[in-house]
Parts: sequence; structure tokens; C-alpha cells
Amino acid sequence: MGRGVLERYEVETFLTLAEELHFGRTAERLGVTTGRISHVVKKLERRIGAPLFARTSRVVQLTAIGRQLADDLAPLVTGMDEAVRRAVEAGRGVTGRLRVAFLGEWTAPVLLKAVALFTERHPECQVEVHEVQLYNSRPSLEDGSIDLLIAAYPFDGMACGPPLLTERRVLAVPAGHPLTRAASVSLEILADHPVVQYPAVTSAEFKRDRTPEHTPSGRPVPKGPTGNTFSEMLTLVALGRGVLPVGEHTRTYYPRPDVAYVPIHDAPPIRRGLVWREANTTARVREFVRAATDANAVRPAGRE
Amino acid sequence: MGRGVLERYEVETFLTLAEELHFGRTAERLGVTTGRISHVVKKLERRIGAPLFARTSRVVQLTAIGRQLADDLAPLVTGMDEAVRRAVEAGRGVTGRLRVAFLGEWTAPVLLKAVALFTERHPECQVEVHEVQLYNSRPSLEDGSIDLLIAAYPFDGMACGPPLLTERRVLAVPAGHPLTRAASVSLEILADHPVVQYPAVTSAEFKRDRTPEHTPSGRPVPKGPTGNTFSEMLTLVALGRGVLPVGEHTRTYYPRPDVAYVPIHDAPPIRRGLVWREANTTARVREFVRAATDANAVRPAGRE
DNA sequence: TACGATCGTTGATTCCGGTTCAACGATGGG
DNA sequence: CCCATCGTTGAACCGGAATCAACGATCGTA
Repeated sequence: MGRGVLERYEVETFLTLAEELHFGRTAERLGVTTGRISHVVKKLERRIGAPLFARTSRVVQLTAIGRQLADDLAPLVTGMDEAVRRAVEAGRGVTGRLRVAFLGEWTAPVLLKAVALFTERHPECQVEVHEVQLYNSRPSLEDGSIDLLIAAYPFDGMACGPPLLTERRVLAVPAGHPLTRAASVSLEILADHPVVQYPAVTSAEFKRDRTPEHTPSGRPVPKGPTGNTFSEMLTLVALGRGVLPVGEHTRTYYPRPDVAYVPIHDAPPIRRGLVWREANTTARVREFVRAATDANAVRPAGRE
Repeated sequence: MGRGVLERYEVETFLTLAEELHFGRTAERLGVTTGRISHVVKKLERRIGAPLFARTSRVVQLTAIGRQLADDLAPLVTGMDEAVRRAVEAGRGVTGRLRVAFLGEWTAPVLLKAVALFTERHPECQVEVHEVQLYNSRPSLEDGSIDLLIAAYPFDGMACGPPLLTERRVLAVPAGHPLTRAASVSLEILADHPVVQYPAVTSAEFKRDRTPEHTPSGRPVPKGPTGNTFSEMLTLVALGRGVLPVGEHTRTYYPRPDVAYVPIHDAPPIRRGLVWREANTTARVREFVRAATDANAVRPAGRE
């Protein structure tokens, strides 16, 4: 960047005066004193090395150099203005296109309620709903092919909104397993059975949440075999190769006669909500998160 | 001018960081602290409403919005830089073309000495020498068709340099007039004879200098007829219609048998030098005035 | 695994320059 | 001739640009 760069106030003063050709009106338009205009113009002229305005006490007009400079600068300033306006529109405006996605069809209703409210609030912003799979959920967010995803927390390295869905954890065990006779189990039970592992693509933090390496009391949890998909992991459970803590919804959405579920009474709930790339935090995204929160708010008991 | 305009330092910081993608190097290049860079970028992002850079503690990269803005701004900033550079070149640079003029060929030698020295000092600046007439000298300066003129002082409303030529005043009288018998006369004599008047085109200040309305002691000076050119005025003198104070050079350059000249011992000398439009005070002009002063300096007696 | 090195962030503090203010000078009209 | 209108000038003021130092996060290494 060159050394001749002018300050914003210098350009603004010069161009306004070039337009008004009157110190008083220029000062008024810019909300400053005439003295200021005089100072700034003088300083500019000292920098340029020649008068930019020919001013008698009655009339102000541009010199040849002044006119040339004004003609050169005006479109550039307009251009910068435009560029910033576009950026603000992209960042702060709630227009254009927003791509949201769900992972596992049972979360779709929550997302669709959010889409409905968002579209009602911002009809000028076009929303696309996609479905992603476990393997491409993170890449889709990272390469920008989707803006938001409803997924289970924690979701490493992504920004996330407030939880939209919570559910109790249950332990998946083979049908007929002795544990199925218990009304509920403790997390401590994990130390006594191999635990089926999530695939490597899953983030470390997520795995630690679902299949911890230690029980709350610190006992090590034996690692069972690894499945590549959720269905595959349930199959490993059914085969008796291990147990697996899962969300309660699994009972409904993955109905399998060969797997049984036992509530875990001392595990925190699984939480799900919207996640997105930190760097993609635009007004569109923020507004969608807000709409999702509002649309899925738990209505307080006793209120209408 | 829109309200989204960025400060110079904001644009500079943003574009440098967009280029370096490293806070430390950016800070160093701009000669500020990394803390400053962080503050400025954060403020910008708050204004835009979305992140411009995606920064982990190890890598900094542009977001989509950031890249768009950088691509938009970069050429505009270059353009502004260029525009200012051109203006500075026009104002401060001693290049391009300079048009100088003389009025009355007897002043040409002084001008040509100046041209010679100026051209030696600034070979890259092309100098044109013109001759102007009384009637178009002022318009030529005002419309910019000439930059500088060597003329007699005072020259209303124009900037002027130091005097380059001085000469004693003499009184033009008809040949054979009684005053020709005196070795010299006083300005007071003007009260006793009608004085031929300069034409209306001449400035009031100039006329007051050459054909004053009162003598130094305050006696009124009778007005004689008006001539349209200098030759015509001398002819009026020859015809006995009045007298006229003129410069000594008139004796040599307007040799007329019907006019005689008597020195005026108590009149200040007539001074001539360069005049130019105040609004046209460029480095070229200043340099030419300097060259003219140097080239026509009276060499101090006793020095080499 | 703890440590050091590298980087970006943050909030209190400092200080420079953008801006005001008021007095002044110049010019033209009634 | 005086007043009104404008632009100029220099000193004084104050807000925000920039610093400074402490902190947190991340990665390589012994």
C-alpha cells in the first residue's frame, strides 16, 4: 500500500467541497466547523503541492488539478462504499440462501418447525433443507455446502446453539441379556462390559461423551469392537460383542427384536441442536438459530 | 457519501492481513502491535456482522465474505493511491509542460535566460515560450493557456515573484516641450499637465501606479485622453494632448522623433517580474520563478 | 505428559491528532 | 460607510487510535 493514502475524512472533505463549492455548506453536511474544512483542505494542498481550489472570498472553484483528483476519486469512493455495503448485506442481512440439514430423519421435525418460523419471519431468505449422513456431515459444514446442521452435542470445533432436543440415555444390550431384568442401571456398569466403539471419523470429544473411557468413579471401561455406522454398532450389540449407551429415541426409531434397552439413571441427557462453522456466523445463521429456539421452546407448564 | 465508509487504517489493516494471513507479520508491516490488529479486525467484523477471517491459533484464513471484500477493496485502494500519486506529480513534480510568455519583446531576454537555466535544471520539463499582447495577457493567464507571464507590477489578482527588472521612470512629453530643458522633473509636475490615460482593460491598481490621480503632496492630476495601445498613447503625447510617465526603456524601444523624455527624480522605479494565477502555483511554477530569480540575479559588486 | 515456544486475545492506560472555538481579515451589497 | 457573509488562523480540548502486559490456546519436543 502506497504512502500517499488519504485519510477517510480527507477524502470526504475534499469530495464534498468539490461538490458544494462552498465551505459553509460543506461543513454543515459533514457536521463539522468551517474552520475544520479550511484546515483539512490546506493540509491536502500542502501534501499535493498545489492548490486544489481557487477561492476568492466570494467564489470557490476547482483548479485543474483539483478537478482531476475529484473525478478520479469519486467513483473509487463509491466503489468502496458499495463493496462494504455488499459485505454488510452478506454478513448482517437476512436474505439470500440458507442451507440447513438434519442427520437422521427423526430430527427432521424439529428442523422443519424452525424452517417454518424462520421463513415466516424472513420470507425474502430462501431456505434449502438437506439430509446429510454421518460421514459427510462435518465436510459439508466445512466446505460451505451447508450452513447449519442439527446434530448431537458435542460437535468438535463448531459453534453451537442452545439444545433443541434432550433425551435420556439408555443402555443397548442384547435381547435377553441379564441386565434387561433391571429397572435401570448405573454408568458404573460400563466397567463390567465391553463397550462398542464409534468409528474413527467421529470426534474424540464426542466419543468421550458417548463411550467414556472411565466410569464416574474412575474405573476403566473395556473397549469393544468398532462399528462403521450406527446400525452396524447396534448389530454388534445384538451379537453380544458389547453394550452401547444410546439415546432413548433409538428404541422407537431403530426397532430391533434382537436388542433391548435399559435406562441409565445416573447419566446426563443427550442434547442435540444446531451446529455451524464459527466463521460462517452470519445474521442469517443467527436468525435461524433464534427461530429454531423459539419454534421448539418447551411451553412452560400452566401457561397457554 | 455512504455511512459504511471505512477508516484508512481499517482498510490498510484488513488488506494487509488478507495478504499476510498472519497477525504478527501484519503488525510488523504496519508498524503496530498485534493487539492493535486484533482490535481492528474484531471491530470490522462487528461492523460487517460476520467473521472476515477464520482463525485457529495456528492458521488464519479468509472467510467467503472476507475474500469477497478483499477482492473488491484491493483494486479500489490501488486506484486511490494512483489518483493521489498523479495529483502529487502534477502539483509537486517538475515535469510535463510549462508555458511562459512575455509582453513586449524587450523583456524577452530576461525570460529566455530564465528558460535556459530552468531547462538545464529540469530537462524533463518541456517549456514553451509565447508572446502575448496587452489585451490578452490577463485572459491567457486566467484560462490557463499560459502558466507564467513576465509583466510590469502591479498586476491585480495575480501572484508575483521577486522583481526581475527595474527601471527609472521618465516623463514622455512632446518634442520641443519646455520641460525638455529641465535635467529632471518632480512628480508634482503632473498636477500642471493633463496625463494621457491607460485604456479601461488595464487594472485600477496598475493605472494608479502609472498615472496617479494625485501628486505625492495631494494635488489633483488632470486626466488627459485615453489611448488604446501604448503606441497610441505615445502618439497622444506627441500631439500635445498630454504627458505620460513611462519606463526608461521606452526611450530605446519606442524611438520617436516627436516625443522626448525627461527623468522624474522622485518617482519609485518601475518593477517587472513573473506573474501567475495563485491557483496555478505548482512546483513547476515555483521552480521557474526560482530559476528566473537566479538567472537574473544582480551579481554583487566585488564578487566573482 | 509436562514444558516451552508461538500466536492471537483482552482490557486498562496512554497520548496524539482531529475538532472545536473564538477572534480576525477580506470582500461585496444596500 | 457600515454591516453581513465567508474563509482563515492558532490555541485549547478531548475522543479514539495505539500501547502495554497479562492471559489462554495450541503444537512440537524432550
